[in-house]
Amino acid sequence: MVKAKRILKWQRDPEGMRIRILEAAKQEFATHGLAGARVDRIAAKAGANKRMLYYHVGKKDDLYLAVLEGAYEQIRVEERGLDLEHLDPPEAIERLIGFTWNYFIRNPEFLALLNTENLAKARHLKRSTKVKSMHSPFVEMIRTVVMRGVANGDFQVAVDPVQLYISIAALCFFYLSNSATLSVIFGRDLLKKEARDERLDHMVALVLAALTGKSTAAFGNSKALKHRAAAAHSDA
Amino acid sequence: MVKAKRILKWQRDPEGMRIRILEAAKQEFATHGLAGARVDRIAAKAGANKRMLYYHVGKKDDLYLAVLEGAYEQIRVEERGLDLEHLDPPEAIERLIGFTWNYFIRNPEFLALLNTENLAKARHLKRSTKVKSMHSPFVEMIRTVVMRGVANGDFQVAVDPVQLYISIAALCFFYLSNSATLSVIFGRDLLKKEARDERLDHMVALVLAALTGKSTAAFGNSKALKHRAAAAHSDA
DNA sequence: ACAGTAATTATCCAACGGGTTAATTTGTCC
DNA sequence: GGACAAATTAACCCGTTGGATAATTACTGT
Repeated sequence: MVKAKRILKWQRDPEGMRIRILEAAKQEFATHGLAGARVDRIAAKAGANKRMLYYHVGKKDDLYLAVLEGAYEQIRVEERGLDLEHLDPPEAIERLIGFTWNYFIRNPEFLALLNTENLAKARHLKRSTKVKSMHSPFVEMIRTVVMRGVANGDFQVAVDPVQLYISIAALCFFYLSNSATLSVIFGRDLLKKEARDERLDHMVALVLAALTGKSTAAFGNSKALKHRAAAAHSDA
Repeated sequence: MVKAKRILKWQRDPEGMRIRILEAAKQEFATHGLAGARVDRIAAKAGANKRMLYYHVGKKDDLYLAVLEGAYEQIRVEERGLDLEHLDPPEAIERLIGFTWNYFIRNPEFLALLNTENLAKARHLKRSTKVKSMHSPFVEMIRTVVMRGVANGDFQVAVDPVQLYISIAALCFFYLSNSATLSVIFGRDLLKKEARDERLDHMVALVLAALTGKSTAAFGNSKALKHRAAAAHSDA
């Protein structure tokens, strides 16, 4: 598939162009939503003529769906890279939360795209066989982790993996997706480093406390709590 | 303020008109977002001439801000109606979650409006002294409930009330706001009664397990769990 | 009854925005 | 070196949309 037949000067580069268009479109849709996105702006950002969008991808809606599918594709790929099998159940859960958290922080457009798609009542997603076939490996990962945890006594009870998956996503997603309004309401910047670290501590502590029945220090000593080892939370 | 000076036939009713406009605008903005909303559609839905919007409220942006402020106002009012003082701490938390959950279910436009505002990076909210002055009573409520719980031994640790507030909102908000995409991903309707009841059970169990250190039945017996007393969850 | 004001309607318009048509350029293959 | 297709550009089209102007109607106090 390596199209570098001749690495020489090529004014023309279809695949490169397509990628630039989709990247520009992703930014545009993430920033302005579907209705707020401007086709001309996407073209400009991609350094392309407007006609190119229609030539390489399709109309605005097709463009949007392509972006959405790409976004799901990307997270699924990264999710698959996370192996929790060899970790202690509590560590596995912590890692799972850490990954989700950091992925959302690294890919804010993903959050925006999901919100946009939900505003559209998943109209496009429903038509996408592609996305529907991309199952998240997390649900199965969680199931085995929870079962192991229950078996070895780390966890008190067997939670429904789907519910837990949604809950972990929820804790991360909402905080980041709504950080703008929440920051105004609480009168402080929820995105600054310390606030983010504190949030991650809280989420991990909350979920682990629920699973193990044992509260960790971070969960309790709120407010006057230490962010010491917080830096250790990076994803795979 | 009762403007019913003469209850007789009035073709004209400014305040009623304003209310109809704001209600129509709320639906429109919630359904289509800020950019997707159409001024003409709002007028039509309100049974008004388009000019009336500008006369009674202002331009599109003003209209949107007015709707947003109204939405915050409404939830704050209902929040204040919830008194948790006389309840056992665990019951108080359960009630808090139940209220949040049911409020979001009863007011789906609120979720959509918040998402829209966050897409706009809270641009409008920042300019609204009105909303900034409307503090949620929940943070203080949670603080005292948690302190009581710790004091009487119900709770193991003192969580940061702000974090807990955000977490509870997150668990409810994300599930409902993203139900469209999640339903597609999981291939089942997350909004049907049984699914909603199961979700509420899970959220209550998760948070209470974390706070008390004792897992409840509902948290453990996932999937094959009973929705028996689920009907009891109605808000204040 | 009438003047004055508040509320409402009818109509218009310029800018915008998605999408298209048709011409032009660039590379490829013989 | 020219034919053919792929890629790119320039220019245009036309329905939509937020907003404005100005005329009209209903209510109020006198």
